[in-house]
Amino acid sequence: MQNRNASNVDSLKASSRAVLAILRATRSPLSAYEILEAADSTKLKSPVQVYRALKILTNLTLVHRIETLNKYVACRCDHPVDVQPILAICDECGAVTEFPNLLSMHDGLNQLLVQGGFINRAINVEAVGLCQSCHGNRSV
Amino acid sequence: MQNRNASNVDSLKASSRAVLAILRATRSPLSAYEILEAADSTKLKSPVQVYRALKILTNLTLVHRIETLNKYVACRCDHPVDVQPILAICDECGAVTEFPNLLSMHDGLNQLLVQGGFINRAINVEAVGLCQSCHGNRSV
DNA sequence: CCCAAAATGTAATGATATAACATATACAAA
DNA sequence: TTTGTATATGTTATATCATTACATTTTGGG
Repeated sequence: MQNRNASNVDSLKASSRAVLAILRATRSPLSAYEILEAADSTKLKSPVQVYRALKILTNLTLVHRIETLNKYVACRCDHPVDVQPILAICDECGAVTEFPNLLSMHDGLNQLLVQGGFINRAINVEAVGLCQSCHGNRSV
Repeated sequence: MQNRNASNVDSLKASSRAVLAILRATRSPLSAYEILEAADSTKLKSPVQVYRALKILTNLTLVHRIETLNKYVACRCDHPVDVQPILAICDECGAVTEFPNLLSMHDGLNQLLVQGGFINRAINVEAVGLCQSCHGNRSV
């Protein structure tokens, strides 16, 4: 089972490293165009460069695409590349929390699909609601 | 717990009924613009009308939005409006299968999120892979 | 060195979705 | 009935997200 490690990052091209650095600097998901705006213009000059870098980074699961927002976040948890985490998106602050500890959940979903005759290749799970700190602040 | 029934459909506006009819006529998800093309041009004339109808229909869960495709399908299963089905999208034929029988799965996901301090409002689960008929055809 | 393949740069375009504002309709209060 | 207000609908323009097409550069084998 493949895993991400420092050498993955070291071997990245400059454009991918630039995109990853920008995403790692924030807890909120960014659109490709927001990444482009945030970038040093000598490194990233056009949308297609950003999208190419995002493709490389998402394949390595160093970055996750948030399908419900059409935005991207740096991965902050440690998980094998073939098990996508659950992404929990806060309605209030926009922060994304990853829930990687779900082999059993993953297996359960997979089993359900198999029972229905569906051969699963990948599962995307996204939740929206209130993150711990936003929920905490409300009840104070 | 609210549920969908015929009266929901009867009370729809003409534009929503038109969009729903188009989606019900196909097993594959359609984009808003594909719906517009398929429509009688006396009923639907611009993207915004389609998007307004889709908003009404998705709120009633008579239609599901496929986040990973930015497309829409008519709901073909019976479920309460507050429990979204798992959507399984076939890589080969594009058909979407709904898996509604997952209160336990839903509860499990919810519990996992709660344990992490996240108060969940909605969960979107989408799987990609091979549907029963496409998988069956391959092994023949 | 030379060639082919892969990567990168650049411009244009395609695809998805919403904003802004005008017009129309419904319906209650005066 | 008229007026006011809220809601719905129509229309145009524009914002937002992503890819295509193609030129140029870089890389690495022979």
